[in-house]
Amino acid sequence: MRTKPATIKEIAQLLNISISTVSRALHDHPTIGLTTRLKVKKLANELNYEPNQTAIFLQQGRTLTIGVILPDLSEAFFSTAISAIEDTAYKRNYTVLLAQSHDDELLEKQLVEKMKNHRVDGLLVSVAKNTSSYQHFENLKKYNIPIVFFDCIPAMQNIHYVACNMEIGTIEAVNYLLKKGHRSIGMINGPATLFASSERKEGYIKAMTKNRLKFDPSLVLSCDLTEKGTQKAMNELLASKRKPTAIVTFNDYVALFAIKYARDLKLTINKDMEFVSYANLPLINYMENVPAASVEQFPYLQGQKAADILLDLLSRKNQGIEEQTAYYKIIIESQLIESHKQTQGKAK
Amino acid sequence: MRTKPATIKEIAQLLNISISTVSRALHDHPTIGLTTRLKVKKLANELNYEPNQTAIFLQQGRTLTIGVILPDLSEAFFSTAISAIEDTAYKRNYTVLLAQSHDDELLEKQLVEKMKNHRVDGLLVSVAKNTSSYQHFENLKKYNIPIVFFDCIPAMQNIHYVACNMEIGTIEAVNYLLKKGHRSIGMINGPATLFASSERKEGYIKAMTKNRLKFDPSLVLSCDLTEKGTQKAMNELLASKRKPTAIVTFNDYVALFAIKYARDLKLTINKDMEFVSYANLPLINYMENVPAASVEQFPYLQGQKAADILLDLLSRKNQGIEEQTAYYKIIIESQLIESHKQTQGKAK
DNA sequence: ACACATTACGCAAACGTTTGATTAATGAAA
DNA sequence: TTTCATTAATCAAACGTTTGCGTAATGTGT
Repeated sequence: MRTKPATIKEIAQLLNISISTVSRALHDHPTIGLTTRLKVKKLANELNYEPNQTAIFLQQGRTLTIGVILPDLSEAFFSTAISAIEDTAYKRNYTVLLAQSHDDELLEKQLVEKMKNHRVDGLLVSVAKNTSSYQHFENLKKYNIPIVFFDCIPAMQNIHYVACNMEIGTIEAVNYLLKKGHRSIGMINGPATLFASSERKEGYIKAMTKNRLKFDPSLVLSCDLTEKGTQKAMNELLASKRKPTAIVTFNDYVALFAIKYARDLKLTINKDMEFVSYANLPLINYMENVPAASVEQFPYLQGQKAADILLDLLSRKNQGIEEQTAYYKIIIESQLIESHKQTQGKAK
Repeated sequence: MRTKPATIKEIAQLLNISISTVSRALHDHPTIGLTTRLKVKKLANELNYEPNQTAIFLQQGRTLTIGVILPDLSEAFFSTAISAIEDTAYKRNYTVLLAQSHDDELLEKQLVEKMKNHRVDGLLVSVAKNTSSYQHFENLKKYNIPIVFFDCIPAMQNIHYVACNMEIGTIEAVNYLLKKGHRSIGMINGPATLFASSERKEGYIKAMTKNRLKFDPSLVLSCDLTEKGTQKAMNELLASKRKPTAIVTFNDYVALFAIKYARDLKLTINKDMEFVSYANLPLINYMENVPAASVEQFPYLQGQKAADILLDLLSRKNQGIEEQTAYYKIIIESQLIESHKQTQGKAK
């Protein structure tokens, strides 16, 4: 028996009362008498009545939905971030509308449009790597749809964001290596175009100069993050005049490539050559030859904070509080985590 | 200048024409004259008009949204599945509403309700591990909201699903080990309550008996998938009369625990003791001591197929094709993948 | 000059709710 | 009995669309 869901209109007709009475009865409005209220609820129950949210959305001009746009869900960082976002949204009765930009600026723009048309109440965005114009985000402001950025932040004024400061983590990483006695420390960085790269480089330089060591630009290399690229960078570092005894790599994957390559060259890991990287991927816990430490970026926390902020903005908006002038700018400090092993296997 | 988005009503008033004309003009309805059509489009453009989807949803009784309920987004399997789902939904102009059940039956029920209230056009579900009653899914059928299950399938009649047959992969795995000369093969399985466990065990038994080897129940152990549990199982296997020379483990994580432990016991991996597991996690490509082979479950493919089926059902429904009697039952054959290494580092 | 298509547009209902304003019915105070 | 406050319920507008049907205003063929 395929049924259209019951509506308050039907309930009203069956009970010979008005639509508005039914609506109010279901909401326990005080002006509705006890008897009718019970009658209505009873029948609603029997008919398996459930309010049609789309109608309510239209009526109230809000959807209890937040849009999330991020580059790629299959990346570990984003999948744990979205997990956090969904968790916190659920707790506050919001639902998550999801989309991937695949780091494509055009696609990102279309998705923003789509989200706007879907009338999401707010938006959470980790900007695509090669987005250069931010007009699509500016537009959204006009429509009073708040955005909170996380992880990858656009160079815009007056925005809310949650980000992780890589500089501190980098300084910690370099200090960690210096404390262990290394004097020549290399860096295999990411593409020069990425902010994430320059941030790491800045941290590296700061740490070196603060320790009164001179910064040798030839020890900081860019790489395309592939295995080949990593090997190329390794070769260059190993051939350099001041051959480093330790290397900071752009992320854990690059570190693992480099470590594998170093092993092939008969170097003993964390002895002949020590590694430190970023991400602190869980997989590290399962391996033998891993970077000695990794800079944690707290994806779950970032997702959670960002969602919390957005939901706060929304609840404030609902309470009619106008036009906040203050902008949330949350910086989570990255943190160097030394590798010790302990975890649970929860894969399929 | 905070603006409410423009509506067709406003456009109509400004041009002194009727709402319906505006609507039709924007849709290039043939009965609207060229001049008015242009006038309307021009003004719509100037006002940055975008149709209010929530209104359209209400009007048309559909939302162009599919709900996805799965246990945990931070699991690699699910994050790549959802990535596939979003990709294929996007291609067909659908959007994804996301929720995690955290393997909690009650939560799952609530989420199904929520999805229903949001009037998703269809639902994609990987059932929570300990869901025992399927009434909440049955209910949905009454409302003509199609569901496609994937990965973890409920024991229900007349459903659409996409699943991965572990038996074949398991048989391949055992055969692989037999071909390599092993005669005593152990299995560290998951909790006995899981269907995934019994499926693997069945495959194991079939492979053994087909090869005229007798099945020794003492070589098949359950384990809670933790490191400790794995070690306990390992101890038991190593102490058994017919001490195995190869082990099939429930998943890659268990395999890595077991391998680590075996190394601690000074066993040489894939020589003294050979391992085969399930999942074929990408991390395996980065490691030295890994299972010799792993059964791939094709999460991207599963997500994609499931989404495709759902979208087909929906488009059929839209074309007014009634009441399909046939049910999609797609079985993807799992496949044993031997470990060779090659990949790209794309982590943050 | 008449009937009749054809073209271009407007009217109004419908989708399912919420909610401010209004009315009817009841009882109590004057 | 009249007046007035309560209480309980109704009316109708609104949210922004789409769409079947009706209807002017043109043009065509006889």
